[in-house]
Amino acid sequence: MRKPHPTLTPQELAIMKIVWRKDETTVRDVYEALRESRPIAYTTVMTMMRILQEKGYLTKVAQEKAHVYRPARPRQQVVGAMLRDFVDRVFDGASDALLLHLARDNKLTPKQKRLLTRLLDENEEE
Amino acid sequence: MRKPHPTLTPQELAIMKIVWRKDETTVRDVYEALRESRPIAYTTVMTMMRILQEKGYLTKVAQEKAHVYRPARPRQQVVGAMLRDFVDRVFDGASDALLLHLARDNKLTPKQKRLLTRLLDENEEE
DNA sequence: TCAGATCTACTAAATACTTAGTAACTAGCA
DNA sequence: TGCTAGTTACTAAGTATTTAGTAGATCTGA
Repeated sequence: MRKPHPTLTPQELAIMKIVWRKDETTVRDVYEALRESRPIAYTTVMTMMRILQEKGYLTKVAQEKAHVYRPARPRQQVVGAMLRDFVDRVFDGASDALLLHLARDNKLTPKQKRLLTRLLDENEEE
Repeated sequence: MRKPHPTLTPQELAIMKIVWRKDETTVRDVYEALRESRPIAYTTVMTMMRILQEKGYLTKVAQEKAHVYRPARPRQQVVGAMLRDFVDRVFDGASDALLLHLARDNKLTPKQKRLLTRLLDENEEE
């Protein structure tokens, strides 16, 4: 059993996103979904899914044909943990700093940007 | 020359954060700053700073005593790129989804949360 | 039945990231 | 002068992540 990692690695996340979308999948399902964007071997997907299962992100049930995998944790929870890790690592835990970046250079509407700015201003007042 | 990586790795970021804070540093400066939080070898810091220089994140100037390093790119720019990469990778580019997470489970004040929620609501109306 | 397709467990290995050792050079000082 | 501390370039290697091959089991259809 692998030591549980706080966040998903990029490739692990790519697979989990597919599993969360379909909720119930086989290796083949994921393999084909990944193939749409890049070349990858079937056994590579297998290995990754085994690791995800060992890490506690997937549950595996042996079926007649292929094993069926399901997410062991909800997307919200896992992605939330990743976000927290990112904010801690990059912004030293300051969500404000992250919001400031979003307010500046991302694809928000002007109205959204105004609201965000106001939100940040109000924070400074306190 | 290493192939330039789109974002900084965790340890590279830890070093860059120190360099950005001091603006002008030596290996020793960074070494001592890192030491405050964890044990690390002087030469490890050297290696990382050499890599960061090769990747174009640091400029190096040979001085009388120790070489002086300066950030080659502003913090805003680099951190902004990391944020974009994260949003793309985790939220498929949807900043909204990120904001929703922040509105829910982060350390914002209730007032900020209300504003964020309103911001997201307004987006849905459009 | 049995050949081909599919699937699995196990294993191997490439790549990326992180850590650190060694040898050599230099400045300052006893 | 020659020792010591500090520095550097170069090199080695450990750990994490990603990719994929092999052998064998099982299922399916001719």
